[in-house]
Amino acid sequence: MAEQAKAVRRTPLTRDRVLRAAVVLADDIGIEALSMRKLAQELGVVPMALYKHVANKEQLLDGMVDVVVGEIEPPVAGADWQKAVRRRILSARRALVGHSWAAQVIRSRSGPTPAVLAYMDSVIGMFRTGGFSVDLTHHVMHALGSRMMGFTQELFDAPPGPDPRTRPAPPQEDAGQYPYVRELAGAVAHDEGSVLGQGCDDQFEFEFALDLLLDGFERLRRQGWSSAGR
Amino acid sequence: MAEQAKAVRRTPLTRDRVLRAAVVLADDIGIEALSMRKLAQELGVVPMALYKHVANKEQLLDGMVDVVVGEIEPPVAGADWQKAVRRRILSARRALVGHSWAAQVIRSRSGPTPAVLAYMDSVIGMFRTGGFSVDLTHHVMHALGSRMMGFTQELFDAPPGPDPRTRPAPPQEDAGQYPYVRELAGAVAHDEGSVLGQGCDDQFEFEFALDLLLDGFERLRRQGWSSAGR
DNA sequence: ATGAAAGGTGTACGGCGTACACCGAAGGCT
DNA sequence: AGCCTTCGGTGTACGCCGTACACCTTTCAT
Repeated sequence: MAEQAKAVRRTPLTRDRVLRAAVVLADDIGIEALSMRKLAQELGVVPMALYKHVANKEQLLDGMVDVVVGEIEPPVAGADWQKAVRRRILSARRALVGHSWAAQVIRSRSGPTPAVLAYMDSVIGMFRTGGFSVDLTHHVMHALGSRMMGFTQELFDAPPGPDPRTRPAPPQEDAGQYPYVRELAGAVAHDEGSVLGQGCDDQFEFEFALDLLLDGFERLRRQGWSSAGR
Repeated sequence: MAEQAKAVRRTPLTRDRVLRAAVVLADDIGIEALSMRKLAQELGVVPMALYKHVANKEQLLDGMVDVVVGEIEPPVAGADWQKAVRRRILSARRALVGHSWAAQVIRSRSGPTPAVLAYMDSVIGMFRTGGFSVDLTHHVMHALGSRMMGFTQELFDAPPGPDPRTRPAPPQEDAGQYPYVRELAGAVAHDEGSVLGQGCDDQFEFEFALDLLLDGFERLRRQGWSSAGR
């Protein structure tokens, strides 16, 4: 009975528990503030304990990506390629928007994790079965780029902290020095006149660009485009 | 004459010298290996000396971006909007490809530096004078995203080190586990069967996607598109 | 001559990732 | 039962990072 004294036997760490804890911690404090030490503390454990479950921080990040990618819904069958691809990409987007760090982490990895590779494979498959040549599919995948994973590559990342109200307000460089930027920012006219990426309906912009591309793809497919005269 | 003894009076640091040194150092050793300490050493100076010229590392990175952006050629006048935009974007691309770290750094900044803002302003201006409404220009800029700066957002960054031959060779996950990826990689068939982004003609892919978008923009412009039923 | 500013120095702090040696408990063997 | 391996958590320590702060030197306007 003596062992009941030190009672609250911690549920033991697993790779999975580590990864999930890392995901919620990154959601909370931002990816750049996520450290092995803080993660360990969150799990009530000494930093080095984590290394029994992940090889190093790189692998931790890879694992976190896989957790998020695992949230993407499986593809639907039957629809035409454009609807199917659109739907799947928007689902990926839904999975990623909840974890604002994910896009940045995915980009920074030097290669796809298995889960990402599987997702890519399924998207490629949609084009192929939709009547795209291998050649065209290849270029089309490039053109999609990170949009395939559901995130637009905005020019500048959103501020990383979990604190969106601490906006330093755009420098407002001497009023009229950038007339076109001003005009555009003025027309967007939301909560504040910031430049591209704030005060915009991100979902709309995403779908706008996505559909522009998908329509372009369809046009090329119909006319039997190939990278002939390359 | 005594001061000639300790002779080789270092040419004094300036903000400009610091930034330029940082750029070439980053070119050499990669952005993630660039530290204030190494940069100081490169300049034959103690680390803290740098802080007399840049406020902190963030500002150093901002400054480095401006150096690179400064290499973009000014716009040409006279051509139709599509040619002009295309040309300017490809020029931006040329300026950025020589500094493989630049894209990543630009993305990671939370807001545009003045030089970047000026560049964006000029691009926006090209659309406006080309007959695009403010509304359409806005969405079009979003759709371009980072492509406006000349870099495609590939799904995964190239390996950051200055050492492209140390490629760990793609994991080759159990041969046929990702059939479509395999098919596509096989068809690309360059030096090695890696996935998307290696062994591809990046310039071709960039122009392919760029032209797809620009053509789409022109179509929308001609039909007087507006985000009406939003 | 003097005093202030500008710019380079030295020391130090707290945080990071992680190598390495250690140690207690669990479970399979004989 | 006794033993031994293996697994997972611990503690210490190293080398790197960004940078605060006090200091000193050189320069130059007055």
